[in-house]
Amino acid sequence: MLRLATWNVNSIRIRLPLLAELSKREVPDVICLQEVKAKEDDFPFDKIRQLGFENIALYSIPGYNGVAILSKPPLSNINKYPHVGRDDARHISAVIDDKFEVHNIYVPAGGDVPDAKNNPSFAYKLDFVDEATEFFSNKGIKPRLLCGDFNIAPSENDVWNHKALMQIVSHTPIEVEKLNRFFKKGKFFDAVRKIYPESEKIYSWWSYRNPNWQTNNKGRRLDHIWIDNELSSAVVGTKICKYFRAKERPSDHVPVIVELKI
DNA sequence: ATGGTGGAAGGTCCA
Repeated sequence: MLRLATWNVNSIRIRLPLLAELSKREVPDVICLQEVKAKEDDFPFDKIRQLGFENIALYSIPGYNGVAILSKPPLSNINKYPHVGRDDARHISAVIDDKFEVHNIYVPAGGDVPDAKNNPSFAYKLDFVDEATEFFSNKGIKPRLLCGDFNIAPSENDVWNHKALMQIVSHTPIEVEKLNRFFKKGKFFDAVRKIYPESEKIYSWWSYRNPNWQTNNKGRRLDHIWIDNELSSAVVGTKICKYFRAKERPSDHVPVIVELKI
């Protein structure tokens, strides 16, 4: 069994108490974090090791972004990948227990205006997805698990209002098209949708700017766990930890967990 | 038509 969690923490230092709770209540073997927002010197290695995650792979820059893989099983072949010519700390991978290659990505959010000509952030996002598509079109040696904050909600039931959100960055047709192409070319399988049917609305993110997020439930599913198609039968469970959004000092994203029988 | 909140090279920038 392998329990893999992905979580955009929006600052690892602020979220340490919740990380401890995730570790205790959900008992993941591996946690992929995005937006750690801490340079290497500020990263709380010791406190995370005390939670049982003795093996840590970190790719970070001061201030923004940053991704990490926290693991109880041993890690090897750690790789950090700058994309679209930027050293932005958005993609790291490691081999877990000599069995799987886990990739953790943080796709650029893309700004507010869904127009690549007038918004460089949006152009960067599209280029990032294109580059990732090429990257993952080539098979690795080990079976691959890919997770992270993709900042795109591809399906109608990945957003609270499909029609309205088609004009909002994260659910525009061009983003959805590119993410679907990424999915197909990489021959991936959506581990979360194996358990939650396509007809069910599920979200992993609720904006900080909506204080009534619980009653309005205007969420989006931005965080994903994709696995190699061959591993599809190994998925035995999935959990979106919505209760984390209601905690004291929450991230705007909640942890997403998959359980694999392998 | 803009703001709302949260977090970070501490001042705006990004989400």
